[in-house]
Amino acid sequence: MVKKQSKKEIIIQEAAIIFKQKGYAATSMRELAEKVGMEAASLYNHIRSKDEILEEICFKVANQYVSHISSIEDTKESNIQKLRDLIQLHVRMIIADPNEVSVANNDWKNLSETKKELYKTIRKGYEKRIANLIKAGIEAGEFKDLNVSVALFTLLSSLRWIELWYKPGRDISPEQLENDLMTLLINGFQK
Amino acid sequence: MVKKQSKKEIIIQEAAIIFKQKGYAATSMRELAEKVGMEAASLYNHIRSKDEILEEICFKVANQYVSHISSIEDTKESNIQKLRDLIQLHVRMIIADPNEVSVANNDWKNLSETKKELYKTIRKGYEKRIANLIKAGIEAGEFKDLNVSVALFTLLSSLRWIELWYKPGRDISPEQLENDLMTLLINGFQK
DNA sequence: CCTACCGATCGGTAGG
DNA sequence: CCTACCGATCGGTAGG
Repeated sequence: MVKKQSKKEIIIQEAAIIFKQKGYAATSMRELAEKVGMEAASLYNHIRSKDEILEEICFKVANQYVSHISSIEDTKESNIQKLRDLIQLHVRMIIADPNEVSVANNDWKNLSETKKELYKTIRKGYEKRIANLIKAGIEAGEFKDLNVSVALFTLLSSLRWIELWYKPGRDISPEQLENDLMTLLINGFQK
Repeated sequence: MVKKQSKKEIIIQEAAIIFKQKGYAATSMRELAEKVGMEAASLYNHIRSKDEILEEICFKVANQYVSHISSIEDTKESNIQKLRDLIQLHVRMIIADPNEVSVANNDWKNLSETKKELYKTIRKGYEKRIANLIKAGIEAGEFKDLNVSVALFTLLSSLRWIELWYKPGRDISPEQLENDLMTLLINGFQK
């Protein structure tokens, strides 16, 4: 049962597609309006500004990542298993919403100054929690003795091609994708 | 001995810094002119267009990557060692030119239609050569039996945070950085 | 949701 | 390298 989308949701969804293709700054409201099937001026009956669309996308994605990491932290699993869960989380978030994840990752720079600071704060908080997971794994002797920043950013960065590459038609299933990613990354981390 | 830069080179260098910060589309020629210390109209005595700046940056970077990979392919080393050399190549290219590498990776979408196609062709050719290296490693029994696309893009993607993070003041040297990266990635690949 | 329209800013040119 | 300026396009508003 598909929930009926509001016009605002449709506008944001279409915007995410175009922003991903050409970037936020290079996309005009007239182009977006055409995709949605109305005049540019009419968009403003549903959204307040171009800015607002970007904000909704970026903070929706950021909040989703943050909200899921708590459940990983709270388990009593090994740090290796937590790392597996984290990789799975990222893969599934990207496959569920590739356009919005892509826009958040690439176009957050175009947020207004205050929103940009907020976004960076949220992201740093998220990174900090993963850094702690990595530290715990190193201290427990589960992970190799790596520089934490290098391990952290290599991990997060290594998952970012998926949002640009994966589509349902690929000759690899999400499960296979997760499996190969875990093989590559877990073996890099594990002592 | 530092070679004296032409005004055009200075303009492109400054442009790379601003494009990296705010993106190509969100940067105005007036802003660039101010950084360079002249009026916007005067820029056009040195460059033909805003487009041209982006083209110079993107193709300079692309050609550098391509020109270096031949020397890796031509050695008689193991595929593992070739992979190490490739990681080193990327790290050194990024440290040598973080702004331009970053712009090429993030703003190539803003190239004109024909230049964008050319850029994509060059990049695909580069990726194909690395894919062949990975295939050879798998067939030789040096690498794990991974999906080649997943291995390829995970490798390339995992190196892309460096251009955003690394600066001379970091508490980690380029050598340490290369070392930890190789530990992480080689152990992921190696059988 | 549309027509009509605004002020601001954009990349770029002419002419010196 | 600057002054003066152009046409085009931008995000957005008024009023219905």
